[in-house]
Amino acid sequence: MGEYEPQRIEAKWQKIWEEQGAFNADRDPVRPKYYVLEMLPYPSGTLHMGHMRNYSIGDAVARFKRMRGFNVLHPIGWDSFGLPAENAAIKNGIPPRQWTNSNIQQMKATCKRFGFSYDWRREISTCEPEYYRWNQWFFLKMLGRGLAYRKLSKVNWCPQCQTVLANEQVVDGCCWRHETTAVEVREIEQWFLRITNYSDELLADMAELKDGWPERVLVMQENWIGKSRGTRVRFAVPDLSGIALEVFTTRIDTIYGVSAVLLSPHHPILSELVAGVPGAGAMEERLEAMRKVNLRAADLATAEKIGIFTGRFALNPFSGERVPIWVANFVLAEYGTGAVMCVPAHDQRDFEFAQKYHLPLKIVVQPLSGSVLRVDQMEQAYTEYGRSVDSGPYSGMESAAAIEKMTADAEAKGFGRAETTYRLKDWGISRQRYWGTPIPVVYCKKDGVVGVPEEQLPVRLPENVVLTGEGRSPLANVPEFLKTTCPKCGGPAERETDTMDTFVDSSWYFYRYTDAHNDRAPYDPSNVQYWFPIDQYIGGIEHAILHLIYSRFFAKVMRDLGLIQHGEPVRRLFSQGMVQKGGRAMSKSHGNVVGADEMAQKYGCDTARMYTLFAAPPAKDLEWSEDGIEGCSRFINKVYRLVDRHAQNLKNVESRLSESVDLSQATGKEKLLLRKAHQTLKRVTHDFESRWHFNSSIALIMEYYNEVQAQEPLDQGMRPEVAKRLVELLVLMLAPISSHVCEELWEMLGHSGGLARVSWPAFRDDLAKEEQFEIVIQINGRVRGKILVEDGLSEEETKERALADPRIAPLVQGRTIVKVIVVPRKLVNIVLR
RNA sequence: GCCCGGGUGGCGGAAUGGCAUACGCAGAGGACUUAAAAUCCUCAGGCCGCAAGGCCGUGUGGGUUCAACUCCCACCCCGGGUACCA
Repeated sequence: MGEYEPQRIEAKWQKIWEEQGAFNADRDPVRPKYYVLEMLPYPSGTLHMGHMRNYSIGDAVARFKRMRGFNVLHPIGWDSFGLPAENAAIKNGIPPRQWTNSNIQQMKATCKRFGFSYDWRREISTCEPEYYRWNQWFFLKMLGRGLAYRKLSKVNWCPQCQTVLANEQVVDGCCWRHETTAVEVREIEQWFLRITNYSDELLADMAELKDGWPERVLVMQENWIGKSRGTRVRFAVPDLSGIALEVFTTRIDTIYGVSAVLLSPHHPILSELVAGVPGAGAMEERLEAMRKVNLRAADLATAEKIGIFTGRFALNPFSGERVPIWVANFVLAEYGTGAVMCVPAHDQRDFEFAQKYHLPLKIVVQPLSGSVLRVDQMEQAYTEYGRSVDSGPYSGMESAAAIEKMTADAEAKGFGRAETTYRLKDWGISRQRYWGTPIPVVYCKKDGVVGVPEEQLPVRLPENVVLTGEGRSPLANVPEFLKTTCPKCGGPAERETDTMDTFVDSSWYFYRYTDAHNDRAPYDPSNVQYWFPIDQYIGGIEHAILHLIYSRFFAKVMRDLGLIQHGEPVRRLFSQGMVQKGGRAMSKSHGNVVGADEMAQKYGCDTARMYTLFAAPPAKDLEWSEDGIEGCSRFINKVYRLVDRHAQNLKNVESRLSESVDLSQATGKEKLLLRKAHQTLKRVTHDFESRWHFNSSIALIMEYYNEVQAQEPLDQGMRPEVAKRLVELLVLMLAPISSHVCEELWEMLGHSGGLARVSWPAFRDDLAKEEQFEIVIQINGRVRGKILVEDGLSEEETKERALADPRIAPLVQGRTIVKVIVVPRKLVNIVLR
């Protein structure tokens, strides 16, 4: 009799897997491919249970799919450029590369300690020149196509990080990494990628993702792109010749209801507009105060509307009406034209604004049906489509038609035009940082901005750079990097000293896995052709916008470069819930990590992995607690002892697939357990295939075990080959989850060659079928009894037996049966009056 | 504000409109042991009752239905997202 020794077993099988190259995946013309991927980690130094949950889900799926006969690609790598390495260097004087690589070493050891079934030959690290040269290569391709460009632009500057932030890295006006540090605005020459060229396509192609991606991710991306069709209309300012205000509206049909023109407090024309107006000085002060207010997103929507009358008027180009020009705090400078028309009757914000400042309310759209709107009865704006009224020649038209006609007329008369606006902005990728991909460009006095020729790639990041964390890009202080010659004229030139946003690295890394060591191209397209798209991508919801929209953009650029044929890299996406500790996402920066190594040491990785799957459904957030992990540990122990108990007797027994069991010869005990086994198999298979409720799968397998346990001794009243198969089924169903111990148990049962070559057991309907059912008898919906009936009993007969039941009959006696509902195999409900 | 999740025992959680609380944790009792650990068995939503049994019970209030954790309406609370986008 042996003892379950997780540490010994886990080390043993990890070694065997490695020696066998058990998880190496190569192109295979026979088996169907399956590409399953977890988002690559940043090498912060510690893999915690949040990571482990992500990888445990992915690994269970990878192993299951292998057992289902797929050629599974399951790779891992390191997102190894980025700020923390540089900060560590500034703080402790350790070179970023050294810090990063030692972290990778540690985390890789932890990964191996958990036995994830990765093809380690394909490991990548984005900070290596072998990888980042292809970032530079892609950049140059985009430069050549005008998709990368430089512009002087306002940027978000975090005074803490001392660097530029992407729009996406600004959260509620503060830095995403320093939640209390307000972001400042600066103007610098920056490199941008023209993601907006793909706005429409990024939006349209979401239709392809509808079945495989979580709804909320698609909604978030849709909002992020923020497409809006409308009309740009010019309002002349009669007192100031040469000045006109342009507004953007999606409801040009309401323009006869305009009560004012509203400007953003940041509108560039403001100072010109208010110059010369009495009280301009005081007004400027109030405007400045309005500009300074910085609200959190949640408060924005409920914030009080504040306006300042400019003293100027504008002319409604349709009606000729003179309307006041106001500045309003709720008008956004960055969106549309920074100015809107105020239509109190048909926009809720305008309604509230008009009420406060007593601007007139004019109804110009009436509902197509229902009660007619009246000015003195309106309590909120009517924002639906309807029929135009009091709108000059457009009165009587339905809204959609009015919008079309009025836009066309505005265009014809030269004071407006149709316009589609987007919220999505081009992607600023310049970072004034050291630890990133150098942007492969030189500046020559004679030739200007020159891309580094492809054959000179990679532009290597110089080592041994002293990092201080001050101001500009550290690379500007490295003369041997900075000074170079112009590739065109050979004259003296300087290199670009900014590096790329690390989101560039992660925008295409999953293509590199298909051909990780190619030194002539980012990848061989034929490899991508074979492995793509990614069948299943698994990661945190926090990447719903940034990473996942940038990767989609990169795929489209690659397609336009002729490198790939598809436009969408990810077929199915799964967003697992966060692992939290103390109510916050587990992360090193929050200082609340539970180390994965510690768990493996304490319980073994099979237990730790099972527990991360058992503690909650994968999509749900999980507050980490060790309470309960003992249960998984105990369960694995029990399974081990069960197998151990019977291994001697069973290991030489010819393994009879349950698929070939002859039911007619089966004993009662055999039937009972085969039934339970196949009922479990059916549901567990379904969970793996589509539902991913691994917590329920594990519970079901536990139930199955309990049933087997209850039927001990298994060597009585049961043929050995059936007993063996029943135990095997238990092991096989657990194999994707707690793989090491299952390998060991499989071996103990007399098998060689490992589980990697074993197929997932086939489900057999006739074995799972119940012969008898317990029927619940209800009276008026309350349970009053139970009877056992054989399958196939007619409804009529079931009803008879229910009514005849000795517990039921007296209750029914003397009362009127209104009706009897019979649900086959489930219940009988007798409705009495 | 709006959008998306969610609210079930002491805890994590389970349940295609059909026995609410599976599975596990923690707990109580028992067996084994000199003892402890481990293991095994039993109990376990609340209230009333010696018991048989009854009543109540899935955030709150309504509704649909023979039957509602599940569907519909209104509301409360928690979490996440967010764009006052004209």
